[in-house]
Parts: sequence; structure tokens; C-alpha cells
Amino acid sequence: MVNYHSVPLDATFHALADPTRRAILMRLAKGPLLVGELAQPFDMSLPAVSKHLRVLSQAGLLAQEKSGRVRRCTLLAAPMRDAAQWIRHYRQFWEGQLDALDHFLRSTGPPMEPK
Amino acid sequence: MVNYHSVPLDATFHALADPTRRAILMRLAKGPLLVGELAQPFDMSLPAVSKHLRVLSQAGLLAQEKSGRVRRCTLLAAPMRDAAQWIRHYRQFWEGQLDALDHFLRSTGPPMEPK
DNA sequence: GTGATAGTTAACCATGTGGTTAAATATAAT
DNA sequence: ATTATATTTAACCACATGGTTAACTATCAC
Repeated sequence: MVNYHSVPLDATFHALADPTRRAILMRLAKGPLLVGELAQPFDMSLPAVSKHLRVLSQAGLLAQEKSGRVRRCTLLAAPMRDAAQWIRHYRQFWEGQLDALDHFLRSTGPPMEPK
Repeated sequence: MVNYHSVPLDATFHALADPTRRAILMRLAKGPLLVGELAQPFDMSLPAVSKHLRVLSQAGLLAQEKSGRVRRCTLLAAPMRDAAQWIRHYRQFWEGQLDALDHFLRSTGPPMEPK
């Protein structure tokens, strides 16, 4: 049972599963930011933010460019595009399953209905 | 404290971050399956599969319809559509950042450059 | 009834996660 | 050289995760 986030898609979805990390990505979507700027609005310590940045880096979603004692964080889009593609690839099937959902809801009925 | 009120997205992305769960979803995309049928191709115990199914259920991605001593699992698409929408919403920005990636790669040089 | 079948729950284990504070590192400013 | 600033690393904590085996529940078949 080694690093089960070694698969790129695993790492990408894992990175997206945390609201702090999604917020970081949302802010970086508007342009690169320094670590300190990135951390400022969050109510958590700098090391906590640093850990989130490491998760994002390991998922290939973030590049850090060191410039003096400052680190400029840049969003990298490619892995997220892969994630979107995975979802899109199955969307046709899911949409085919929407009728199955209706059937399921009808067959089980409201929670308190006598069986 | 920032509230991103995005707990469902957390659950959806977390569910997608595991290759076993993605494989389960991929198979369910072709139509409902019983738990046993679902578990058969995986090299892990039934309780392990059962746990994955519970994660998927809690993420709202799976419905289980009990019929006799058998449970029919049906994929529910809606949360996945929300996840895709989250990604799609930021795609325009990421694509704007592709040039920033090029700039980053040029400015930092090859990976093994001496520090 | 007895037994087989489908599946979950319980208890456990090793490791991962998300957070903390304190110390370390590196660079800039004086 | 000293000090302040930006950021990471280390050590720690409580809890979650992904897996196991064993025991339990529920249903079907005889």
C-alpha cells in the first residue's frame, strides 16, 4: 500500500477535493501570486498553506518560481484539463443513466412510504 | 474564516480520487450492477468494495436499491456534472495561464540546472 | 428447520491528511 | 554583522483512509 496518489488523475482529483486548495487555484486563475499573498486571506498558519501548495505542486497543478526570498506561484492547467476530460468522456453514459435515476426514485418511493 | 460552502464538491472530488472508485463508476456508466458483480473483477475483499460503495453513496454518486438479498447499484450523475462544471468554469482562466506556463519554463530553465 | 448466498458491520492495522508551533533556511535591509 | 522578512522543514496531534479478517444480518433454497 504505497502512495496511492501516484496516478496523475488520483493526484489531481485529490488536490481538488479540498476547499482551501480549490480556493488557491481559483485565485491563481487570475494570475500568479507570491506564497504570502496567497496565504493572507486564509485563517490558517503559513506552514498549513505551504503544505497545500506542496500537494498542488505534486499534482502538477502549481509551479513555484523562486525569485530572491520570494516564491511566485503559477497555476498549471494541464492536469486539470485531463481531469475534465475524464469526466467529459463518461458524461454521455451518465446522461444515459439519468432515466435510471428516475426509475430508481420511483421504484423506492418517498422515505416513509409503506413497503 | 472563509466559507466556500462547497462540501458536496469535496465529496465528489474525493470520491473520484481513487482508481478503484473510478473503475466502479466507469462500469456503472454502462448500466446498474449488483454489488457482487461489481466486486468480482477487483483484487480485494468484498468489505473493501463495500467501503468504496459507501464513499460513493455519501458523495451522492451511487444509489443502492435492495431487492431480496441483492443490492442493485445505480450511478447518479448529478454530482459529477457539478464537478465538471466547476472545472469548466475556470477553464478559460487556465487556458489564459498556458502562456504563463511557457514563461515559467523559459525563466527557470531545465529541471536539473544547478541551484 | 438447516444450510448456502449476498452483503454489511466490527475491530484492527499502517499510513495519509490537515492542522498546529517551533526551529531552520535563505535573502534583503540596516 | 545584525536583524527583519519570506518560506520551508521538523515534530507532533487527532482523525480519516484503504485495506484486512472475522462475525453478523438477511434472504433464498432445500
